Amino acid sequence: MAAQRGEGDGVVTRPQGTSPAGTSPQGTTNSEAPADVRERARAIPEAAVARLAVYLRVLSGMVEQGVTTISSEELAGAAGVNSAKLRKDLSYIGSYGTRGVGYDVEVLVSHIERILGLTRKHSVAVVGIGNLGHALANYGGFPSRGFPVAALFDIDPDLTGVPVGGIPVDHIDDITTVCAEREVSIGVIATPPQAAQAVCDRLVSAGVQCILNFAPVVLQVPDYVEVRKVDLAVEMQILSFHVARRADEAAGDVVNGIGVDGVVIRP
Amino acid sequence: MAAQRGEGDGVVTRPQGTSPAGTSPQGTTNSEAPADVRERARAIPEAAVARLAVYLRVLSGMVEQGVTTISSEELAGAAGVNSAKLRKDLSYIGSYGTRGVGYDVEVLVSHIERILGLTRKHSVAVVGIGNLGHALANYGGFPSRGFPVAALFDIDPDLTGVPVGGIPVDHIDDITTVCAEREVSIGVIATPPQAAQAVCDRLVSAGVQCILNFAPVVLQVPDYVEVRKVDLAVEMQILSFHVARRADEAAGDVVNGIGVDGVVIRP
DNA sequence: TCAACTTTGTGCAAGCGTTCACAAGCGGTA
DNA sequence: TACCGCTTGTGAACGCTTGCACAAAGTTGA
Repeated sequence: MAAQRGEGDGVVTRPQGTSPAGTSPQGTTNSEAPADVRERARAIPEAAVARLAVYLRVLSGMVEQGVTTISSEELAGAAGVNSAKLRKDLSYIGSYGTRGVGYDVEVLVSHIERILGLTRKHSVAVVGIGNLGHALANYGGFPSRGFPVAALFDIDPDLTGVPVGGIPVDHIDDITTVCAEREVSIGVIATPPQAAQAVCDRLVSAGVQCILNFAPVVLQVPDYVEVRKVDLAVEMQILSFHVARRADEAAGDVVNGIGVDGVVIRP
Repeated sequence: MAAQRGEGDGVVTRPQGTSPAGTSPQGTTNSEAPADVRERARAIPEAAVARLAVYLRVLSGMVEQGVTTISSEELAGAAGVNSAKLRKDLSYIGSYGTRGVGYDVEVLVSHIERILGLTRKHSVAVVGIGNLGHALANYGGFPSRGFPVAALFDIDPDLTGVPVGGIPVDHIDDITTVCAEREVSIGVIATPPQAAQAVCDRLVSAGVQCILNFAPVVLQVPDYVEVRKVDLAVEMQILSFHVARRADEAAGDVVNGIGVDGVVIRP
């Protein structure tokens, strides 16, 4: 087992001096979640949130296998992290382990789900029904994990009304009304780069506050909107960097020629 | 403009005490790149590498628009980062700016491309020709950016020989020979989760050292293999967390009820 | 009941990455 | 040539994240 990187490893990139909306911890509590849970959630590092999602998936698998209890060491191994880090991550959401025993899998699952806000359904709208949009609309992983795809949009009038993955495509001009009607809380942009910013603006004005962007563009959004991006080209280029670095290291360490151009080197 | 997170923001997650192969900077140099460039490349933080890829895309757009010179402030704005960070990132690859003027766009492009190893072509193999695999095979962004898709694999014999995006699908059993023949350096896993680890093992034994994993599984690989993962479910759950946190904050700040369940709040 | 063993939860220190702030350097202008 | 304004490059401070190490707390078995 070795380096495992990527996805949303949590370093925040805020332009300007924008701070994460420092609301004072006052006022009468009136939510479904108790005050201390809210307080905790606010303090969880972004990096830890990403890992919690991974732990959750591993734990879900455990539940299916009938595992009822798991130690930090085991869970950490399965999730590909250090056990100390895992325990610290879990401590952010509370102390739900039993010393000398480990964690009750189901208890942990329910607490992580609560912290991640998965007790509520989050309707998703996919914009741009090209290759990727099709794949996303048909992707079974969304609905099964509490993210029902509630709407599809495209600019092509020929697609309007055509069902994809069981949901009829709406025209992009109807974003505002349809998103409001179906209470969409997450927008997924799978359009060509040229259209992405315009689509993003429409989603924002339709009240969508969370966006997952597959278009290779840096979106400009208001402060209160959360954007995450998945950029395949960037991922490939990071891998390319490592290929190059490796080849260079090999060229520097190994004597003359070996390790250059396709010869496999295993340090 | 506001929070822009995600993708490969560069926090390294290494299990155990694995260190990034600390090869001593000695031996006679024999690569295409000069020694100081190699030395630099080794020291670039992962997070900076991810951003360099973004800068590169922005700069490519600039070239097309005929821009010849750009200041750190402008480029930073377009890339959605702080200008100090941008300058530091660029300083990792060398001093190619002119004080009082800015950076020559084309010079910068060529240096970033060199550092990212984009002067060499990196052949890509996509494994798993389902919805996502189809989308990836047809995705124009890969070949145009120096990542030609050289091979497709699936376990379904009915697919074998069928061309997708112009490339015939090979059977998964032929991974080793085909990857070697076509000098594949990057493997993309787009299979169902159950198959991912097995596919990964085959890719590794075929000599592939860089893997982009779309399957929602934590892959176990040897130290010398670089894995990046793109996990849609995790991305969605991180967004979900922010939706929840926001709703909670609103519930705490706003008096009674407003902001809960779908009512749009703009701080 | 007590001792031995196991595993959690966390204070603390080290390591990275980000941000600040400013000296150094370059082009333009008189 | 000397000055001025602008922009880069970077040392240093800061803050977040990680990893270590250990006390606290629970279980098991005699």
